[in-house]
Amino acid sequence: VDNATAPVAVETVERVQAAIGELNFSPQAAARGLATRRTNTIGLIIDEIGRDFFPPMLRGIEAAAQEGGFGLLIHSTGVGSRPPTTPYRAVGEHNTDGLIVFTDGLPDAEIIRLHKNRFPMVLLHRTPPNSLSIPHVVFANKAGARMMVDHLIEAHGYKRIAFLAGPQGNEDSGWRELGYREALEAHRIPIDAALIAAGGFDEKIAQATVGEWLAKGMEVDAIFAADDDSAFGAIRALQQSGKRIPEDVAVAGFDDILPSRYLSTPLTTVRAPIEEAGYQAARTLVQLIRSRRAKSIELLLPTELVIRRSCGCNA
Amino acid sequence: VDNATAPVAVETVERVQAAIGELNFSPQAAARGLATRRTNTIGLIIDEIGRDFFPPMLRGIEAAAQEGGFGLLIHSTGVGSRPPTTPYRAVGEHNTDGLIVFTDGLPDAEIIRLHKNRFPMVLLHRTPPNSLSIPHVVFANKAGARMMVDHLIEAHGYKRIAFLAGPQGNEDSGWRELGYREALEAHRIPIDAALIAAGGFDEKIAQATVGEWLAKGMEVDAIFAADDDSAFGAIRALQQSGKRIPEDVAVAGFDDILPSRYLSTPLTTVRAPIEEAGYQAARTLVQLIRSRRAKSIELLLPTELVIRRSCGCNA
DNA sequence: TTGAAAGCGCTAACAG
DNA sequence: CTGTTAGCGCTTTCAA
Repeated sequence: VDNATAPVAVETVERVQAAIGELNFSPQAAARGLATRRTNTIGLIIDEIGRDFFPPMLRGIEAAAQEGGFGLLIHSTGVGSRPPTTPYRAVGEHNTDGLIVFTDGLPDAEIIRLHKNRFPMVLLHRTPPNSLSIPHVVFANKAGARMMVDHLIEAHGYKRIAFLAGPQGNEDSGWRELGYREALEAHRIPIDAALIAAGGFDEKIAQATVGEWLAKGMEVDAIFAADDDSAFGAIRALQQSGKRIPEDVAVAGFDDILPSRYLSTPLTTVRAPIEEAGYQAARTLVQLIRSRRAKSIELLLPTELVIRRSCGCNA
Repeated sequence: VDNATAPVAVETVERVQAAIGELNFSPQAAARGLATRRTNTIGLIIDEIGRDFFPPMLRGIEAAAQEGGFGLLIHSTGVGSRPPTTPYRAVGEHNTDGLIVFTDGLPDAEIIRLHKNRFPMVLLHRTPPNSLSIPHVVFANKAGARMMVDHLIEAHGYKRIAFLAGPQGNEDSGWRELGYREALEAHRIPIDAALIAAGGFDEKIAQATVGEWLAKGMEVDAIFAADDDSAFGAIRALQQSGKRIPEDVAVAGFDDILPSRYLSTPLTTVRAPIEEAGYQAARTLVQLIRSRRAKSIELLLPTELVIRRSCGCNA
């Protein structure tokens, strides 16, 4: 970060540098911010700090922010937060030069308001409300789910495939469910509503759901969970009922978080480039702040099938 | 965040609030910061964004920051960062009202410099250099390790107990090793230097180390890893050599991160209150910023033995 | 090319 | 108790 407005005598530069070192000087961000109307900080708004998903995402964001010379201000609006003092306003407009909004970290109305004010913003793992042209980065969720369910059907001949959905209204989960449905339809397998239930992107919730299925004797060939965490829950419920994986019931997930490969029966899943998504989001935001315009509105990052043992393959 | 310098007519308040809503006004942090010389932001400096340890820690820090009305600026100095442009200066003095320094996120010299400038700072999981009186929060590492090794010896009769140390110079690891040594001495078991090696707080490193031990036929009753991640590595290496846990070799860890209880052989470990430590650090920092003085310099958080199966107990 | 001066938007200290 | 003013530390503009 160099001012370098004009050429200066070398000697002058040296004297100034020496003085800086001696006096232990560093410019005051507030004053600079007031004068330039830029804070050199980007904000990340997230609903909740997750366990396995969050660290790689943050790594990616941090890397791009640092590369761009920006600081990173984090604000989590999660349950248990303080009263409704419009908390995100603090991290919004006048505190940062732009915002990364993770999934449902911000209400639609607030996103719309910020966009109307032309405030730089990139959405991560969600699309803009009202089809506004706000840059966003998302996974190829539908394609990934489609590949997975195709595999379950074609390679293993499973017919009764259950789907453990994510939280209500979650977009990632919605697309994954659509891929699941399309795969079944493409193979002329009727969709059984009883085979679709809530997994909540959460191990405990998924475990409870699958536990109920088992209790009422539901027959399933395979369970496709909307994310790896809920796949873990499914596995746990299955094991508690003495079912073997994949011999009795196959299981597949989505995300490929780190623990997945280390399960006693390694999890077949769809790999999502979590860190890359964070990196691209922050990179896009930095460009947006600098040039006031984004190269592209939607960044759709590819997903990849990761075949391990839990689906019935030996690999 | 209310100005409330003086009582005002209710009607006036309402009109102002209405105007704020309509004009979509929010105060500009930079100007306020310049005038008040406070940023209402605290900084977290961390060397690397870890996988299982980081999220709970951040949750705790965020909670306390929000409670105190502070924003949170995160800066990770990790490998792969940009050139040495004294990067932390940016997150330091003039950008934040105070800093939480996680382990080795900042060089000693920089900590000393900041402390000389009377800059509010709390150290997390390290003690101050030169015994400066900088508030810090740490785990009861030595006590926890001592309890664990005592258990290994007294409950199971293990004699040849190996220790997988953390990274060079890491304080947590140092204390844990001391607890290990004291437990052996207390039971008159000679310390064998060959039984102490690097685990690096890292699964891969630990796996390699234990792999070498096994390759050269070293005999061990139990392995006490300085953290759970390295315990996982030990387990992996043991399994690859066909050793059973705990029948052939017992394993114990430290931290009790989430995956530990879910291993096929659940891990016996020492529980460290990770989130609580983050919370207390941020809380202390907020108090320090507000009152310019801390209630206490050292916050030593208790650790607790968590007995599961990997040590040889049935629990 | 360099130096002086104005002003960013807010708060604090003041006078009315 | 209310309204006015000076000034926080930088950048930018303009004059010398």
